[in-house]
Amino acid sequence: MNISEVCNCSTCIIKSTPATTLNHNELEKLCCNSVGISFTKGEQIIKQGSLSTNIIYIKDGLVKLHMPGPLKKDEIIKVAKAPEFIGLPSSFTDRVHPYSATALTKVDACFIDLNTFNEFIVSNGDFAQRLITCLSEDIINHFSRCASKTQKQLCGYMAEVLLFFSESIFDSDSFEIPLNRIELASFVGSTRESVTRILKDFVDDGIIEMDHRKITILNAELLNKISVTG
Amino acid sequence: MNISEVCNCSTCIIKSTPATTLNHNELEKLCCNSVGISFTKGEQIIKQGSLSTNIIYIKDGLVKLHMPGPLKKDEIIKVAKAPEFIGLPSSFTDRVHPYSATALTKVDACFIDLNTFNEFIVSNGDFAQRLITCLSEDIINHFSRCASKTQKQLCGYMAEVLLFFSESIFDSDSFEIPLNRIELASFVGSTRESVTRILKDFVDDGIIEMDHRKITILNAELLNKISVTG
DNA sequence: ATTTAAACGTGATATTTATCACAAATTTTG
DNA sequence: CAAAATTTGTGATAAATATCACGTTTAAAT
Repeated sequence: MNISEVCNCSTCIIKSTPATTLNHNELEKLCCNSVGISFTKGEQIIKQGSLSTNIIYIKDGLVKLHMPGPLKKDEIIKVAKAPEFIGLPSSFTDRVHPYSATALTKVDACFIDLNTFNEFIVSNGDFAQRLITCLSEDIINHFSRCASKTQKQLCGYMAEVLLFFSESIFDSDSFEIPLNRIELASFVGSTRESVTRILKDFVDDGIIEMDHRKITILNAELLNKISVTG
Repeated sequence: MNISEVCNCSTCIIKSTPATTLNHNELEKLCCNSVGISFTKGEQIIKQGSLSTNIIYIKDGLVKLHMPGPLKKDEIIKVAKAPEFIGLPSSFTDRVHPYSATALTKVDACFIDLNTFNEFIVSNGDFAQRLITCLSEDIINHFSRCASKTQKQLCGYMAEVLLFFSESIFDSDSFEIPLNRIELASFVGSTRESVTRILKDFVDDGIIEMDHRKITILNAELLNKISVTG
């Protein structure tokens, strides 16, 4: 983790949706009250249990949100792709982060002073509204992920996850999964061994090609069918 | 469903947190742009797939939020207890409700015009901020519910759900579950038969007493241990 | 009050997934 | 580059839960 070279909010081209509503003065203010920080792969960005004193905006890279669930096991709640805020909800409730966030790739983030952010919410209605939209989208996405996870059986949900990486993260049929088997298991809510077996089945059935973490989807249609069927 | 007698937002004593920030004029405006509607047990308040044209605030009663998951099965996402907003996230995204809401008891609700609500967000920063807090709490709660559901095994999660009803909904060791066995199954993500068996086990072990839907928790400590252990 | 339908309980069985144990492969480290 | 550590694959087995089939009870309707 290290603080990046100077960067300017006014000229930033990776502005968040709420930030696009800010005027010149507000952008100046944002700039004075935020820092750019880079993380290398594997570095922790949010530590579970810590106080949320900054709004965190991911400008570049992939991040996993994860928490040690009610039992000991680490559970990956979400794989987030820049540009996106992370940890917003905890900033607006009791301030204690209920989950950790860890960089899955090199990550560029902005740490924004929470008070400044709150001032924008209060003084700039459009800003507030866009922020509300961000939060709402997050909820709805999480609802559907959760429903899939509980209802589908493993192969169905694995299929969904592969399609998620292909379509939502890498926009390609061929990609390198940014998670090892254990992480993948904690993402789909299963075990390393079961994940291995399901992936092997997919390979055997000619649905995917696999070389370690590198995956190529050969039959997206069938994969989709498996995902839908459960 | 029928429209209630006149009620006045200014004098309403069940105001939502955001609404407490409204001044006299704003409350008048709220009053002119909302209707009180009552639902009987079993009536649908939100229909999945319908357009969200109103903000819905539950003033009294219990509601289940549920959706036919990726597979056919109906899944209960949440049991909500008044006072609480329901369906907020869909109002601020694509407007299509991803889930249904059904009254579990007699319910009194306010339907508030979405545009009026949006005007408050834009013009009243405190209102916006409180609303953001509501949404944030919802996300965080859902995260932890989802983590429990995926990690715990059935008896652990059933224990958690019984404690939830006891502590968060009825504030009593003895209560009548507002769900039948099928609904209970779709709440815990299992089947009617499995739910029956687990409950029977609890009875056999002297942890609860049960007469149909009426449940009395005899050994909360042990129930809590089961919930925590998984 | 009788009939009908819905909800519930229960045993037998099947399926899915977890767990355990260990070997092979890969990556990291000194 | 060799040694150590980590990650991964795989079979055998166990555990948890789903499914099926049916009988019983409770609630609803005529």
